[in-house]
Amino acid sequence: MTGSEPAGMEDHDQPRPLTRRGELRRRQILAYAAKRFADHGYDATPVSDIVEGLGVGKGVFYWYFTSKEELFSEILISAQLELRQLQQQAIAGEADPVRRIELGIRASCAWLAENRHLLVLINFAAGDTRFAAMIRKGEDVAATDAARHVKEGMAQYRIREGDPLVLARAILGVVNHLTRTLVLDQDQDAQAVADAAISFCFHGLLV
Amino acid sequence: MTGSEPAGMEDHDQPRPLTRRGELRRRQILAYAAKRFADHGYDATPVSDIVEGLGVGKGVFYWYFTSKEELFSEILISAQLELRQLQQQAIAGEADPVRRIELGIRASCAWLAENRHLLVLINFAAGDTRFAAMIRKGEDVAATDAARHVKEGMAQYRIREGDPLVLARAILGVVNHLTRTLVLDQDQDAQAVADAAISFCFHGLLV
Amino acid sequence: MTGSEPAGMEDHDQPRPLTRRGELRRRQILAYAAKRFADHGYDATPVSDIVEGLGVGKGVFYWYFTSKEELFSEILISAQLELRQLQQQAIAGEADPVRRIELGIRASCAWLAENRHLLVLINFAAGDTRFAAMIRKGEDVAATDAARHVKEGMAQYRIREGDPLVLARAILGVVNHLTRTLVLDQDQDAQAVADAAISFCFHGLLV
Amino acid sequence: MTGSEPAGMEDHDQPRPLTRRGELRRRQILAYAAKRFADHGYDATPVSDIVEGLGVGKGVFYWYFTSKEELFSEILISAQLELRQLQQQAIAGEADPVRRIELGIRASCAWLAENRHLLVLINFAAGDTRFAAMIRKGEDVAATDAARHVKEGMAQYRIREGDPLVLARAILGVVNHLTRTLVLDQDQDAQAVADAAISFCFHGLLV
DNA sequence: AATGAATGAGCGTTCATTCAT
DNA sequence: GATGAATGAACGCTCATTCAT
Repeated sequence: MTGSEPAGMEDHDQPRPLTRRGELRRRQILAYAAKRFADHGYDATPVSDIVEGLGVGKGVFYWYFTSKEELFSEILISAQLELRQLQQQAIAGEADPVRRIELGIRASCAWLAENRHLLVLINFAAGDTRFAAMIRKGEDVAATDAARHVKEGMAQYRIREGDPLVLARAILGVVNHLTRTLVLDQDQDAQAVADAAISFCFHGLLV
Repeated sequence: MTGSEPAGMEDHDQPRPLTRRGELRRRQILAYAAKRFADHGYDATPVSDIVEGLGVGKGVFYWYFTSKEELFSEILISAQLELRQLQQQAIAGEADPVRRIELGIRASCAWLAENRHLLVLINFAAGDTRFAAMIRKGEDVAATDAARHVKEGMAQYRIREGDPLVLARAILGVVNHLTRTLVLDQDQDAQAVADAAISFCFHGLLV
Repeated sequence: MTGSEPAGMEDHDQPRPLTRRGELRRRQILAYAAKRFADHGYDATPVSDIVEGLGVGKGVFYWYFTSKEELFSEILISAQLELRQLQQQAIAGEADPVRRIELGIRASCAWLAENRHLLVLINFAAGDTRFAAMIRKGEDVAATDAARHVKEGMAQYRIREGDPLVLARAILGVVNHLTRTLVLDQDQDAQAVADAAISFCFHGLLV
Repeated sequence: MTGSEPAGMEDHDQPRPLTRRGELRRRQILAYAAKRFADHGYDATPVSDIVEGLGVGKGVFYWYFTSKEELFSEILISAQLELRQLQQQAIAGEADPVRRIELGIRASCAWLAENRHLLVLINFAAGDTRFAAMIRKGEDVAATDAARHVKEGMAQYRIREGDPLVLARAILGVVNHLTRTLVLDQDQDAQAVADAAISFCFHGLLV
């Protein structure tokens, strides 16, 4: 024993510390890969396409990410995080729970319309064996967030009785579906879609 | 559809005429593949797994299907067709448009709960570049179907004014999402989920 | 459930049943790969070299073997088995234990001289992290085989007292080393090497 | 060897002149790499593992060594050198050739038991296409060393007639094999193994 | 109709080595 | 002396599809 071996301990692969240049590269890869995945599909986008598109060698990719799957997971996680933060900003300081629901829906529609490629990826991931769990987790968080407002609304007798989590999920279903079909497929205006979603969620179909 | 010419002249993918035994084989493959695709994922299920699982040679597969993609498309199409037929049966003879909507939702929830593996496949296909178009088409049909009832309800002043197609899609969003999260992920009772979906779609959140 | 799914049970990957043609291919691959591994080294021989050398596609290799490592293991195991069977043939019917040791040594030297490429592979495997265990197991068997004769010789007061297993291993050490250095490296006659090994093992250095 | 010219004119791999600190670094790398190679295997140990284990950058490695292969060669050479020097110390001043053989065997067993990781590396190298020649060279030296004592013993009529080099190699075979199987694999006592080796080499099996 | 062997393009990943800073 | 980002050839392996039998 020389006494100069490293600090022992199993290496819990902490994210490699990066220089400023490295941090930029990393983000560049994340951004470019997200776009390509959205355009061509995750499986139909080889790592080689990504690095060639960026004009770098293949090793670069594996310097910053341990696998293609990890890269995609990071894209998904940061997308979900970003959306949630936007929602929280949107409702910050709003006391009325019903109004908070409305603002949350508006924020979601706006963000999804601005980040269509991420919407595509989330939709893909939700149906894929490898990534579904990650999306479910994000949806659970979103549902829990919304359920809080619903519960408050019930306490104020402004929202109909019912399981808050189920109602929250119904809202998410409306927003997701309308955004996907109307904004993504039919290119409709995000504002108008948000209006429709809010109207439906608040009053339902019946007169 | 013509169906059973003696021998195709131009081979414009007329389905190969099959003996009774052949027809059974074909359905057997469709059924087994659907289950495996749902359990392991479409891409993660090689053709070899399917034929080995059935105890037959690879040639069998390509005798009945021209490609793995075609097989999956057939599964999707027949699933969508089956669901639609069930819905039409469920509402057959019902004059009240609002009640037709309710019955349609109930039929959908029941069928999806009975055919979870197909629900899984539809969810996958909806997010996959190769199959999304096919799912969109099915959704458009379903939305158009539902929109008809909505429009009638409006004519009777029982359903709030609005774009019937948008409202129809909102309904689909609720049903899809609740079925996926509550029935598939949380194994809740299909009836209860249908009740929740109907209640939300009819009255919305607010008191 | 259709009732026609396969027999359930986890698949304990039994070796794929092969046709006569397949059996021939398999042996062809084993033989060719053994030679190439011996000539160029295991790691320095890509699977692509093997299949190109045989003039077949890459898939052929993976039709018959699940991995390059498995192929190599099979080569090692069958080599060890073959050597052991030859030894057993050589001593079959010989009552004298000392003579059995002699015949075993002669058989080993002869086989190793005839199968130099396998000797090379065994020597490689003995020092490689991935395969060492397999070689150790074979050596243990060989040592146990030889120890039986040693023990019998002791019972007849013809072999000096001592731990039979240790003595057996010493014999193996002499045979292996002399074969490797004299037969393999210096191309000496297998018979002469066997004579030297026997003389050393029986009488040692001292007068 | 020249050693410390101001600046090499033809760069015929004169070892780069190092500061005292540089010399330490170099040895640190050699020591750490030897351990890792022994634990994980030469090929399974990337240069990156070595430098990360030492907490330095990749450049450091290539400052001190021109390649991974060169590093490993140096480890092997210095190991062989060290063992030989120990043997020479052990027999220094001993007039009796038979006793010199005994002392050489004892020294070898002791050193190998103390430096198991180097024993592992030597065993690996002996079977690897890239390094076998280097090991052969070391074995030739060792055999020649030992053969000198054997020849002297013969001249004194204390060692049986025979080719001294062959007998020397037989001794090496016994020592190597017993050390590997008994000391390395079974963790037996080095002294006892040396005793067994000496007894076998001196008297053989027969009474 | 059916088998199972064969094809071969393509993918994710590794890693020795180089080099700008 | 030292860093860490970058290169790119090479590898093991997969699998949709074809085809001789």
